[in-house]
Amino acid sequence: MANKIQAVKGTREFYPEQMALRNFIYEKVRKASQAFGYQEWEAPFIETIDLYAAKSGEELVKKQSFTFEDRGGDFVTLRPELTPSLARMIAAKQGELTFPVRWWSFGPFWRYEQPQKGRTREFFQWNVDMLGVNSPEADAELIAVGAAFLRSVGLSPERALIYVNNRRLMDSEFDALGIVPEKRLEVSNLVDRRTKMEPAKWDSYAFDLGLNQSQLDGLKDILGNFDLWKKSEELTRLFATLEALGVKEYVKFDPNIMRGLLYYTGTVFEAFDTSGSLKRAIFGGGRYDNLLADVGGQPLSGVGFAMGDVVIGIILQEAGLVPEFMPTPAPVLVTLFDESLWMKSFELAAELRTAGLNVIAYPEPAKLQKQFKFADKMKIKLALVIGPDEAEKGLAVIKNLGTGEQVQVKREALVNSIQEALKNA
RNA sequence: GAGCCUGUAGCUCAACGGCAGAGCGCUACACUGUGGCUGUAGAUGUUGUGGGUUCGAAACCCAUCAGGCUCCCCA
Repeated sequence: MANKIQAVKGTREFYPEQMALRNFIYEKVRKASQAFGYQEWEAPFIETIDLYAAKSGEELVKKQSFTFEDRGGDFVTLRPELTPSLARMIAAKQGELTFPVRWWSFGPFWRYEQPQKGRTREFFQWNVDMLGVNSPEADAELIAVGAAFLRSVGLSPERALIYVNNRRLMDSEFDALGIVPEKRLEVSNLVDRRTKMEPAKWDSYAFDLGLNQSQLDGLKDILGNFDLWKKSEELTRLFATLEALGVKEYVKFDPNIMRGLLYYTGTVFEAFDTSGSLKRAIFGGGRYDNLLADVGGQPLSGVGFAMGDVVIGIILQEAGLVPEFMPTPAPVLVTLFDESLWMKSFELAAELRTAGLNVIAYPEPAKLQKQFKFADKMKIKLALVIGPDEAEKGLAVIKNLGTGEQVQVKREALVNSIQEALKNA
């Protein structure tokens, strides 16, 4: 172990079992996206640092992203998020795209952070966005895509919920408390931190920000008022739409949801596991109105969300919702009796593959016992044996490894027999 | 960027200053044309890495790497 070169800190190694989980998530994400007509797309994995510096602030980019100088002396970064790339690509073809644009993507991202449970430096992220429609009904569609995903992986509303709030509603509530617009960001951070801090500390933090006692009391009233959404036309329409879309049971109004991002302007939402060990968000998103203008496009409103693969992967495993891992995609093993019948077995395997079956041929002579043990570990359903007897008579043995039964069949009938046996296996 | 915890066989862990162990897994045999179950036997190792203290270190100290928890951050 001493001289082994280790994987880079925070990177992911996908052994087949983990790869199966990643692909499972990918499949569900693809289905949820496509059910609503979203198109799959992808952006570069490497971008110039300027793309992020413009929006996120240089400090953040330098501290929390993988940034390096390329051979030409340009500073590039492994993408820490997708939205700026999306904004640029949309802006570049703004004149020729058919709006509303509905796009989804699932790819790798990197952030230079301290790895913890649910957080790695390399991760995959599902992004879903709709651009060109600015309405609570469109916001509801995005939430419905997320809810469709949760439902499809077996996370019921008892286990996972999407909490919704609205920035404009909160801003007007802040205004009513006499909190000036310049303080909104700080107060948002304060709200964000409420569940993480002790009440007394939170209070003194609020005073540090310059809030007075009546403003603090008012803020607490707001944050405890789960009927506040009724004052917002946007949220009223949003919830009506969620009901029509059949996902209302997954969504709850929560005035404590703010999201750190500067660019959200209206609806914001975050999904959480309500009973697992992780307190991290499953996915989160919202409406952004100014993103395209920031990269030189015409003003265009959008709504979207993102989900990392790490947190949802842990939740699915803890909830026992990951399908049983199949070690091999081949349900059939052609055993190899001895050296003299080696090529006979390989010919048979090739024949079965031509018929469309996934087949493993044991690669070298070995005791049948060993070959069957291998088949068992790989959870192979059928083992085929061609020994001297079968070879001579033009037969093959099919053994069903689930039931232990085995039959001799003619070579001509083999493909059909296997297909029959696989239906029941 | 800060604090705390952890690192021993392939895996999960024990030994906590005095011979490095167990369970599972692995290999062989029972069963030379057949897996799972059972029984018997066997092999595991630079105790993460580098240094120090000590007659003696897996254990104590320092450094370092990796993982976890918390703070920070969370685009």
